[in-house]
Amino acid sequence: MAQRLTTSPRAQARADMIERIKDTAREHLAADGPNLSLRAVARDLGVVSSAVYRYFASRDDLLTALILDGYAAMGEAIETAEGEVSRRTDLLGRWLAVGWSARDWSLDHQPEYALLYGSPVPGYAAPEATIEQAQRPVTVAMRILADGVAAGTLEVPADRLPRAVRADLVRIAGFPGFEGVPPTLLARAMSVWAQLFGSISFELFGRLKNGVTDFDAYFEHQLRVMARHLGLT
Amino acid sequence: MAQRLTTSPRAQARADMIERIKDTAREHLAADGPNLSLRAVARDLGVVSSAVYRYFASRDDLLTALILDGYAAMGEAIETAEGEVSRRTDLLGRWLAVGWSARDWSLDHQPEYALLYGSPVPGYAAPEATIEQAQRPVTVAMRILADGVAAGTLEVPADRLPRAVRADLVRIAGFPGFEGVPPTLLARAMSVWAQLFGSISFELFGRLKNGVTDFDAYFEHQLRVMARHLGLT
DNA sequence: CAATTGTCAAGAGCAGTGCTCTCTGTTCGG
DNA sequence: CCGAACAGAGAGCACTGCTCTTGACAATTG
Repeated sequence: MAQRLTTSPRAQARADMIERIKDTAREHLAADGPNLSLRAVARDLGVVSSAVYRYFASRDDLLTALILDGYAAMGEAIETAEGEVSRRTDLLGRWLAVGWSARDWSLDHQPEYALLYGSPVPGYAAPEATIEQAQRPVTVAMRILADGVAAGTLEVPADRLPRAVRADLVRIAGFPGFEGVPPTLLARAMSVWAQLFGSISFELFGRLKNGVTDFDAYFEHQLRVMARHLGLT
Repeated sequence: MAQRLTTSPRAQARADMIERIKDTAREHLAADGPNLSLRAVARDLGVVSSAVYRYFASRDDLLTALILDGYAAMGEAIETAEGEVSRRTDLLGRWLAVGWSARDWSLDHQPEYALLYGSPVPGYAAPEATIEQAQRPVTVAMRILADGVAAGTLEVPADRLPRAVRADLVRIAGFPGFEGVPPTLLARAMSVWAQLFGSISFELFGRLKNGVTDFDAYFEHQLRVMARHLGLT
């Protein structure tokens, strides 16, 4: 039993190989886009294609692993950036840290971003685990709002919400990590979140290319507009 | 010379074939996602694969044609819906028509939406013509704002814009169809546009699935939030 | 009207894909 | 130390986009 827990040499070798496969897969993702070729990955590793199937049951399985890693990496990047804001009462600063780190990570990992937030792969049905991990980034933002509400420094908007919308929001507010965010504020948060990733997608997918030139300034401005909509000063 | 202009039987047959190819390609797009197979399309048409190359130089060319058609179709759907609002001074009504028709079209043409607004195809570089057509839907929204400004019924926001952002916006405001929209309002419009398509993408790509249940009510609410941000009453 | 020219589809073939199956070595663990 | 678990190789299937050559047909011209 103890041996099972301490990684045996074989298990270690296996874990290493899995990591190597994922790494080269990420490289190919960056080079050739989402049309990831298992054979090409195997070739790069000096291994025949069928060998890869010892580690991943299918190409989709490999993609799922990359997606999970992606959400984790992005989530961690955002959590770290947000955690480095020393004045925890500086809600605006914390929000800006979230926004910028989300965009920075996306720009630095464009193919992975496309995998996470782009069009879903055709036959591919996202496993339960992925949609769980997907909430990790947004949770950071929710904590900022909850902190503000708890401290009384963040005004809860008095928006009128239609019945059906309110019912959904009340349920969503019960998700782990979303506690302490009242429905009206949550509604605004979800709007802002759509706007944040809409903006990132527009920029990454080239939809602003023949308009905006100073992307950083434009994004900063957008972030501040969102902040004002959330009531962050 | 006259014969050249009136479609000769051959040119007619050719145009028909092109249309048939695009139609079946759209069907396959709907069934199997963006992994469009030229061979499968040819099979459906009872034709060998190489024959398709008489009409489209490559698979990418066929995709480009579908993308162009997609923007045109979506643009037309939005223009029609917006045009059917009889009280032209009802800016909010016109905006709601734009938003709803954009979402309706997207829901009814999910694979095409993914092609237009999802992650870009890897090796595929969007030709100039596509990014031109891509502005057709947004132009409709701009006209609403310009009409409001011209009539004096829409207040121009007095937002403070950073220098670099303002410079970009002034240039963008000069695009054909964007005339009469002052920079501060344009900034808000672009935010809202990102939010609109962020919301549609979130819904279509399943990112709201384990939260929202009444998608229509949620979207309507979002649209009204956006409208308020634009100053539409 | 006949000949030529342009167009079309077919078929073979190339290089690549995901994936399965069988076979041979190697290495670990009781 | 030996049986079992494991890793990789290789062949093969059905598929993909794309190219090139060949033969048939129709349209336009002399």
